Amino acid sequence: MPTKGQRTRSAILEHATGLASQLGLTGLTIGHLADELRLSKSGLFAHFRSKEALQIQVLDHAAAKFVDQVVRPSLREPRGEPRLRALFERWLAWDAAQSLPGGCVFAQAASELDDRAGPVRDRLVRLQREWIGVLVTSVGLGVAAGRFRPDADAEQFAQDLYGVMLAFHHAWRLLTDPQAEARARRAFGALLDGIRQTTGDPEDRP
Amino acid sequence: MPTKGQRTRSAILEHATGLASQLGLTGLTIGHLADELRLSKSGLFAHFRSKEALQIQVLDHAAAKFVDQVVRPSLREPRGEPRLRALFERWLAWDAAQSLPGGCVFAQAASELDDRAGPVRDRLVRLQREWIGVLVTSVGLGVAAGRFRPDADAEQFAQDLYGVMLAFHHAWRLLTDPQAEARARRAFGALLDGIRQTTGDPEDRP
DNA sequence: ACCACATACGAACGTTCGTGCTATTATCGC
DNA sequence: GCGATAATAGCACGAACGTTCGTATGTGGT
Repeated sequence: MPTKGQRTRSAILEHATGLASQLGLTGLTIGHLADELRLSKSGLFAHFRSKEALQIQVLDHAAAKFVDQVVRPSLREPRGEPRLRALFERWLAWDAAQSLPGGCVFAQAASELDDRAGPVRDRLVRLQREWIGVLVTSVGLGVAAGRFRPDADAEQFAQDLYGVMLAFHHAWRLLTDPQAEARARRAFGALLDGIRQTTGDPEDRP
Repeated sequence: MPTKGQRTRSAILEHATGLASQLGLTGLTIGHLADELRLSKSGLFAHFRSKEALQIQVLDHAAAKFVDQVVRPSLREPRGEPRLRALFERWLAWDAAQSLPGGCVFAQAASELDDRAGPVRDRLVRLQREWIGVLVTSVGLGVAAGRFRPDADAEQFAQDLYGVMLAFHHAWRLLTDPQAEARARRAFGALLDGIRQTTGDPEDRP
């Protein structure tokens, strides 16, 4: 059984992650966080010893959730298209999760931190590189399994796919375009078409 | 000749736009802005009568620059592919402009404001809708001119193209991937291939 | 049941935030 | 050049920021 301090700390990080998805890691404020959790500012602060440490731990907490909800389940799918599709669909669900009222916390943090050097940015960069790496590897394994074209460019696919995700995030959350999700799925399909192995048989599964 | 107040106000907005591209419209602070421009906080403040008004005027100022540097010159290109290519290339240059040290200020503001209701967000949404509208119209005119496929989905293309831009912004500014720009160009080419009119003659202009 | 220690609180620190006043200086039409 | 008006500075405010400190209360192993 975890000790009491560990429990409250988890609760803090969980709530902080949701708040950061809306307000960003800078807009995330210790006083505000303490109020919502009915803790004193100093009591909460004692768990982390600086705001920077809190921000980094929020990123790590979100990354652990992301692996649980998106990466790990998808890696149980067979290599090739099913796995890529799982990664994509689970990312969409992640971006719409109720525990992240502001959507993907990494997308929020990315544009917030891309110009602010420091340990928080460094951590985010590492996590984002790992995520892109998952996409690249997943394409590469599909190629190796003969399900994607041998000349498929995995890094190109990864950047393109992330673009589809970011465009959806933008069109949906800012512009509230009701068709954003349908378009994202079509774009994903078009991306897949570009790397799919073109065998002789004309069957294509919808 | 513009009055003195108008001149300093322009200077303020110009500098504020660059600052907002790095720190966001919230991170943009009146005191910081005044220090850099060697103005007093209250003297600067008097030009706008609230921070919210300043933020909105920063958005408008940036939009005017965007139209000057990206939209208007591109609309002088012939309809179809040249115009779309101009819009894309000029957006890339806009995102890398030295006057915007943090990159496209709208990309920054978008993820910052997508969860904060209010007049600033409303203004940003309007501007972004106009920009997407330019893309949609440009595709539509290409279709009408017979240079793009009649069944081309302009809204789909617009969302996809904006995804390419956002993915570039992300991969370049946060991950500092040196190949981000080359990949963005390849992705743009692939997008164009999807709507290009497939005439009988096999000539394709590079 | 006790005691060492982890956990939380309340108050205060110095800064910075946005926003009002009032006074002084600069501009510009006549 | 004068005089009305615009433009800027100076100062102060209440609130919120991250952070520190001393102190109280609770937990958990023995």
